[in-house]
Amino acid sequence: MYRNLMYICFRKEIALQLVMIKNMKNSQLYKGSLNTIIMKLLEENGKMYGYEITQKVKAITSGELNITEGALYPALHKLEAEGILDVEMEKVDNRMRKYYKLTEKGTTETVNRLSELEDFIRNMQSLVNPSPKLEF
Amino acid sequence: MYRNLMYICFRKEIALQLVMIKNMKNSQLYKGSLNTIIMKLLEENGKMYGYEITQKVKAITSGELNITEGALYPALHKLEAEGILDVEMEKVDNRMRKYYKLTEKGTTETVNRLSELEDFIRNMQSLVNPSPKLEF
DNA sequence: TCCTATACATAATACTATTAGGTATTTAAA
DNA sequence: TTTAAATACCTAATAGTATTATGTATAGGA
Repeated sequence: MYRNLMYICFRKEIALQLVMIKNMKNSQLYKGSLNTIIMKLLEENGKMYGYEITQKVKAITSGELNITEGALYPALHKLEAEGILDVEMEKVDNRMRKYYKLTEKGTTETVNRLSELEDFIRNMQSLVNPSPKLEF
Repeated sequence: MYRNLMYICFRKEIALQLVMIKNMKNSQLYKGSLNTIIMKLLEENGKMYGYEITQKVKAITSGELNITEGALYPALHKLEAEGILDVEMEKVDNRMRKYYKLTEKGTTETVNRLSELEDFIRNMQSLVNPSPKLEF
């Protein structure tokens, strides 16, 4: 019964597509949180390069959140233009890397963003879980 | 010293504007969560009308989240077009109200959305708070 | 050899939300 | 009593972000 489906699924292209669908399922909710994620990771790790950020996020969220490059790079450029990030080029293994780190302004701004994120999460939990069960 | 500022602030228009600024601070993060919020509120309250939803959200979030009408009404119309919501007109005090409620499909879909929201919140907390303090 | 992974980037498109209007009734305040 | 605010719906122009689909280029494994 499911042989044909199994066979089809094992074909690389379709398997990859299934992985994409799985990972993309809740992308809508992540809209607007990219900058906060980038800034928090940089606050924690000092300096990071773009590709590293995508991999780190994927690892932390067990593959559930995949930052697309089309979103990441423009976001990094914009944060740099706003004076939130500083950039520093480095050549590793003949490949170019652009390391980003928080400026002083960026560090201050990160504190604000994180407190906003806490408010956001608290509010969303209030909306979704209106009568929290108290546990003793 | 602050007399002039106080005077200015007590002028209605500017006072209102200051409230707006306070409430708008973290709007970026809420992008993408509107549909989930609407669906959850309807799941909980059976049926609601648009204006009621904005007031309910404002109340639950202590005024921190104000759903704009330009976002709410198009969202409701779209959910209706997708078969997630049913609509029912009612005239109260000579004013028209459009009550929305979840369809069967909408109820099923709400379960999915809420589990996606839980994943989202969990992932965001992992990103922001990488080493959670265990409390016993 | 060819595909995957690494590492950057951008252009076209889609989607969502904000801003800023509009209509109309009821109620509270000045 | 006139005015403003609250209630209740709506949409169009604009802004902003993300997805999708490309492109370039090097390194390494099947």
